[in-house]
Amino acid sequence: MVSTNKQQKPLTPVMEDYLEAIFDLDKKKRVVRVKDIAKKMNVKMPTVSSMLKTLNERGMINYEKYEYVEMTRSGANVGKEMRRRHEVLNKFLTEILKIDRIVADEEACKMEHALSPETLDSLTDFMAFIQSCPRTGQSWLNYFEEFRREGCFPEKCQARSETFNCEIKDRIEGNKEDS
Amino acid sequence: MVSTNKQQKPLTPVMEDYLEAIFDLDKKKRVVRVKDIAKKMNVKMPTVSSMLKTLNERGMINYEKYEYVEMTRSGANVGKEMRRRHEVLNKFLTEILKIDRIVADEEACKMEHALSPETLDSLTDFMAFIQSCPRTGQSWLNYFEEFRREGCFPEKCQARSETFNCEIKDRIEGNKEDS
DNA sequence: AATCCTAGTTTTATTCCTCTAACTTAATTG
DNA sequence: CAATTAAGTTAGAGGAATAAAACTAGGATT
Repeated sequence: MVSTNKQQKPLTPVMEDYLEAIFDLDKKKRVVRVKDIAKKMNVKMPTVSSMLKTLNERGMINYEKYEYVEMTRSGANVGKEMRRRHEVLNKFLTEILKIDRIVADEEACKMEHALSPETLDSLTDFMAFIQSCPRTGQSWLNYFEEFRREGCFPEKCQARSETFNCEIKDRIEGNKEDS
Repeated sequence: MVSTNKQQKPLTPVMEDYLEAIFDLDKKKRVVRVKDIAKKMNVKMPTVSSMLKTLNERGMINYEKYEYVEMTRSGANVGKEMRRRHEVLNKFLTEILKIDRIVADEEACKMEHALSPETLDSLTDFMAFIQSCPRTGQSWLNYFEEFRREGCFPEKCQARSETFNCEIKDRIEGNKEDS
């Protein structure tokens, strides 16, 4: 056992969220205060107080009461990793799926805890591939948007193909049942 | 107030998981028993007992103790919706990102609670588009796999383009830092 | 210095989900 | 049918995350 952390227990998703928040505030502000964390996390100050105690015990931060919050090496690593996941998901949701910015942010925040590094890497590569592959790129994404709006393939795209039409989309939609 | 449910409070993610599990068991087996739910959810029987009490109060199931579990209309709707989300995510993770089946299932299970119907629809459409657009389809997905394995564009694909090469991928990879 | 305000803490309580231990009901089987 | 086993319940407790209320520390302001 040469490990730094006192606890072998995994961090909870909520703890990960706090570390991400603290990491963000650390980048942006000179000092990180309880009040700022409370605001960012949408909780009251006592909640932050007790969480800081927990994160302190877990070796994620160095915190003496009434002082400013400082992240340890491993705490910062967690925060940074969550940030990275958040950003990848956000990019996918907004740039590929064209989800509204606000909604995308909320969903990224919840999904980031579920994602394995493996999946994250794959998703990153996938986006790179879409954006750089000669077959796809931005024009293809634009066609996708049109496809969604119109409910079937755009004319230009359809003209290229002898075999595809709206049937496919219809077949998929047919699987959904109305409530 | 003409609504069926006694509670206005939203269901918790855990409740949604139970409803999905019960929904699945209902499809597969003749009757749904506490023991089966416990096994599927990876919890002990008393946990199931108390959750069934809760779901009963919320009008999601009809449950008399020692009897079999029956879903109400709205409980079944929730279960089915969770199932649908699970399947869409699973399909995306396995068929597009080529994530291992077991891992994909775990991640889908956690992500399904975070997904809005809006995002789900968009993702569904996106997969339909990939699979049916003449530019992409299966051959493009195969190129993506090769792209991941090789770390750059496959020969055949590269030949088509004068402008793209491994630079793009390299640039993206360069953003990651090693731990 | 006495007062006041703001940030932070402590204490206490609640909700949700889980478990163990002890008990009860239902089913099986000699 | 009586005994045994399996399935289910109740009671009690604990951890995680939250908040309201009451208290405290420390600067700012007259």
